[in-house]
Amino acid sequence: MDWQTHASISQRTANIDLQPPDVGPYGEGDEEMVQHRKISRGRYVFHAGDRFDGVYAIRTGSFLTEVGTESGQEQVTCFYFAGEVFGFDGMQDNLHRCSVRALEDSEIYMIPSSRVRDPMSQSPGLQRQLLRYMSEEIIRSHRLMVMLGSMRSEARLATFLLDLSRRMQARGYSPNEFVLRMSRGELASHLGLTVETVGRNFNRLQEWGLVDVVRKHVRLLDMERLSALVETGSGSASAT
Amino acid sequence: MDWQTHASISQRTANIDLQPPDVGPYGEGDEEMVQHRKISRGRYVFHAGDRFDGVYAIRTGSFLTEVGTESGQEQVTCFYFAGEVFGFDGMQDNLHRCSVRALEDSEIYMIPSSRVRDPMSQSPGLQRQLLRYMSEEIIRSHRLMVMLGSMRSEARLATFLLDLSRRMQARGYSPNEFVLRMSRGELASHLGLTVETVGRNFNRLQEWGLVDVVRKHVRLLDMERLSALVETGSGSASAT
DNA sequence: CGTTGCGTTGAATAAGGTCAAATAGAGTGG
DNA sequence: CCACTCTATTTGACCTTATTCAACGCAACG
Repeated sequence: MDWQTHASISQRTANIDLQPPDVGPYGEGDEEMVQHRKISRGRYVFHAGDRFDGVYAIRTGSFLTEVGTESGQEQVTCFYFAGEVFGFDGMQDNLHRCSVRALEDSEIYMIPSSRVRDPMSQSPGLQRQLLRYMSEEIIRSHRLMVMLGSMRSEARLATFLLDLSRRMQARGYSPNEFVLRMSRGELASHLGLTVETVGRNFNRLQEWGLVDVVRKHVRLLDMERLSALVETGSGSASAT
Repeated sequence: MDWQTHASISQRTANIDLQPPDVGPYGEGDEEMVQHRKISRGRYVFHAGDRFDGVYAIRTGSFLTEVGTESGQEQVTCFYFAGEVFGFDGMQDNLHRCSVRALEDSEIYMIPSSRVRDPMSQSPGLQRQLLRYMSEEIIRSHRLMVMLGSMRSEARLATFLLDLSRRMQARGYSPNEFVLRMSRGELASHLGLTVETVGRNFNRLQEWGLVDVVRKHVRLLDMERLSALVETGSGSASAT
C-alpha cells in the first residue's frame, strides 16, 4: 500500500470544494494523521468483506461502489466524485459490505476509523461534516429508490443526468456539458436497466432534442423539459 | 404536541432490544432529556419539509417513510420496527426530506439534535450507536437498490420477506411466522411494484409451497428455497 | 490488418402494468 | 345478529415496456 502522511491538506485541487460552504472535511486543527493515496483506474480502494479502516474523501477523480448480488454478478449502487466522501457502510460492524473501484486515476484521503468514531479525538468540524455526508448519502439513496421503483427508463436516465448535472455544478463545472466517467454497462447496472435500454433511451432523449450525446460526452440541451419528463413521465409532449 | 420528559428509559418493553448486544441507544449517563411520545396509527412523526429536531428511536410499534415523487404520489422507501432508529435524513441541512407515518399505535423517543450533533454533550455510547444505525441504514438501502434494480418480482418479494424475518428474529420474535403491519399498497410501493403484482406473487410463492399467506398473516415454510429464489432467480425448479 | 472491447440496432419474447370487475372484510347502524 | 357501506384485495383480459438474443459497427491497439 502506497500510503503517505501529509501535514496539511491545503493543497487540494482548485475548483473542487465541498458542497456546503463550510469548514471542509477535516476540521481546522489537527490534520497531522490524514493519509493520502493514489488509486489508478480500475483498482479497488476496498472490497466487500475487507476490514473497515476509515472513510475516504476524494481529492481528484471518481469512483463507483458495487454490491454483490450473491448470484455472482455485481451491481453498481453509487457513483462518487471529487469532494465527496465514501466508505460509511463499514461502520456498522467494522466490515465493508460493498466494493469501491476507481473510474479513472484518482487521489483520496483516508480519515482513520479512530478519528471517525471517537468523539474526543476529533474536531467538532469533522464530526459535523461526517454526519452531514452520511445524511446526504441516506437522502440520495432514498431518491434512488424512488427512481428505481416507480420511474420508467427514460425518466431514470433523465433523473441520473440531472443529478449528475447538479453535482457537477456543485463542483464548479458546467452543469450543461460533461463527460461520463462510467461505461454504458456500469450506468445500466446503476439504473437497473440493460445496456441496450440505456442506449435506446439516449437516442430517444436526443431525438426529442433534450440532450446531445456523443459516446461519453453529454450536453444537456433542455433542462426544463428534462425535469418535466422526470416529474410527469410524459414523453415528447411539450410540457411547458 | 404531547411530549413528556422521562428521567429513565429503563422501562422499555421486554423482548425488544437493540440488535448489537451493546449499550443501548442512549448511552448510560445522562438520560434526563430524552423525550417520549405516543403516535397513533396513521399519524405522522414529521413531514417532508419539517425542521429537523432530532432522531427517533422506536420503543413499540412500526413506521414507514415516504418520499414525494414531485408528481404528487408518495413512494414508500423504508419500514422501521421497534428498536430501530429513524430520522437521519434531516441532518444534512436541518430539514427532513421524507415523511414518517405510524403503521400502528406506537411509542417513540426523541434524541434531540443538540445531543446528536455536539460531540461534547453526548456519551461515547450514544455517539457510536448513532453512527452504527446510520451505517446500517446505508447498507440496507444499498441492498434495496440491488433488489429494485436487478431482481424480478418474486425475488423482490422473497427478499423482503427474508429481510423481515431476519429483523423479527433480531427482535426476539419467530422468524417463520409474523404479521405484516403494512397494507398491500404500501408494500407494493416499497417494492416498486403494483398491488396486483404483489398479490399474484404471494399466490405464486404459496403455490410453490414456500410461504403460507392469509391476508396479513405470513408463515415462511421453506427459507431454504426462498433464499435460493433470491440468489438464482429461478422459479419452481428445485434448487437444493 | 485482425482482434478485442464497447456500443448500437433489430426482432421476438416475457414480465409487469393497466383497466375493469368481482370478492372479501371491517366497520356501522338497525 | 343482520343488512349495508366502504375500502382493501383479488382476479382476469389485454397492452405496454423492457429484456433477451443475435448480429453488426466502430474505435483503439497489437
